[in-house]
Amino acid sequence: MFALVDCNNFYASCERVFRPNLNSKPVVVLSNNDGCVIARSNEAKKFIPMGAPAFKFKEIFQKEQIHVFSSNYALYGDMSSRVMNLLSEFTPDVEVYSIDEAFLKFHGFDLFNIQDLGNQMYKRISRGTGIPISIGFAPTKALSKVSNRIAKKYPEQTKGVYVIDSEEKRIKALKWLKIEDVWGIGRRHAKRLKALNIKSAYEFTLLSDEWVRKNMSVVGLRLKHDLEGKPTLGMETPGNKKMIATTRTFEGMLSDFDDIKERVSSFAVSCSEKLRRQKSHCNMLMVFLHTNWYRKDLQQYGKNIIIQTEYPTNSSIDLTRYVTKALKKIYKEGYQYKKAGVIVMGLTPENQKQLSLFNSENPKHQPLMKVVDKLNRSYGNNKIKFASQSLGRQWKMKQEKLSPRYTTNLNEIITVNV
DNA sequence: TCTGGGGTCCTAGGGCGA
DNA sequence: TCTGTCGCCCTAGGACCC
Repeated sequence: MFALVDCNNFYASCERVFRPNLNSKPVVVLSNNDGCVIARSNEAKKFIPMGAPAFKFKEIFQKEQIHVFSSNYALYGDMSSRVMNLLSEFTPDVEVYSIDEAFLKFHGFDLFNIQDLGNQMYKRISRGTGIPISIGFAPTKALSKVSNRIAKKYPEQTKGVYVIDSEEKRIKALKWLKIEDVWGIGRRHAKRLKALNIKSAYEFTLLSDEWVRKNMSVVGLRLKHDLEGKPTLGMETPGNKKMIATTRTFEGMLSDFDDIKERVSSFAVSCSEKLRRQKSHCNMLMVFLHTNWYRKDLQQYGKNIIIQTEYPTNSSIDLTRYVTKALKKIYKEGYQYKKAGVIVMGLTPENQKQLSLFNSENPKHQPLMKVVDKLNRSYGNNKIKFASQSLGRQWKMKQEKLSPRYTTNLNEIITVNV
């Protein structure tokens, strides 16, 4: 048996845990730079579509008295790990699928009452964190996604827990689920399938294996089998990342080379820190920048470039040097740039380093990086900067509605007046 | 004024050596 | 030396996820 546990409207729920006066009130959380809406409480869903650009909905926020928050990843990350820790009390097989979701595998639980188990999990998370969750049990991962959807859609009847444990329930659930809502079927495939009059998940499972294999690749076929109740998708153990990216939309627009260079250098430093954290090197990096695609009235330009490093590295000094070189090649004067990013690729473990015949890393870099990381850990991020990042200026994200880091910073801990 | 950020997997097709 | 074929590797692009 698999279970999919999903936190309801996760970011909005995290904000509400520490502001109980907002329970049953509409709440939304915005993306970086307060750009668009990335989470909505149930009450907000009827007013605000997912991904809505915040500036276009300002009036509706006011009119409907919607409580708006900037995203507070320190808080959400911490709340997420609390939820995951509590879930691991129920089974050792936990696959953290995303910040707000986890697959659990219950092997050897045949004699347990799964419904009771689900109810216990629901209570445990609710008491331990205050986050509302939905739990779907089923014999395969894809079906547990379906089951979870039912639990979420009908909270009154299911009390947040639903179990698919018979052929009858499986078919009923698949007939209920619209094809575009099936996990693993995105917009493109949904459109193609609907054109063939396939409207539900059940109708999808009636297609022939050959057709699905040919038109949706082995990925689609695996999904079909999983929905048929044949376990095909297994639990996955997280390995190291295969690429690491730091990309940002600028608050305004930038046109000066040095300004952009400062930003991109910071992205490189951030990527190199992430590399060191997972003990990897990269041997390739991509830098991109582009203008604001939404501003049809302005001249558009965008380009990316991939650079091979001379030797595998995770040194902030090396990577800033490379991105500066790369940026010089793609930067063109006279444009208003809106977004840029650095992506490092070709990742290998630190201890399996391929040496270069002619070039090698400056032996002072590694110990220096260790010290920098240590200082930044002790005194807060970005206390130690590299010259290319500019010492005087502080690039700040727009975060006008940021809540306190209640659970990760002592100075911002919640106060209770009695 | 103002529209997020970060990932994974798979396939087709070309280059290339055996 | 030329040509065909096979299999491996790489890359770009498509599709998906949160």
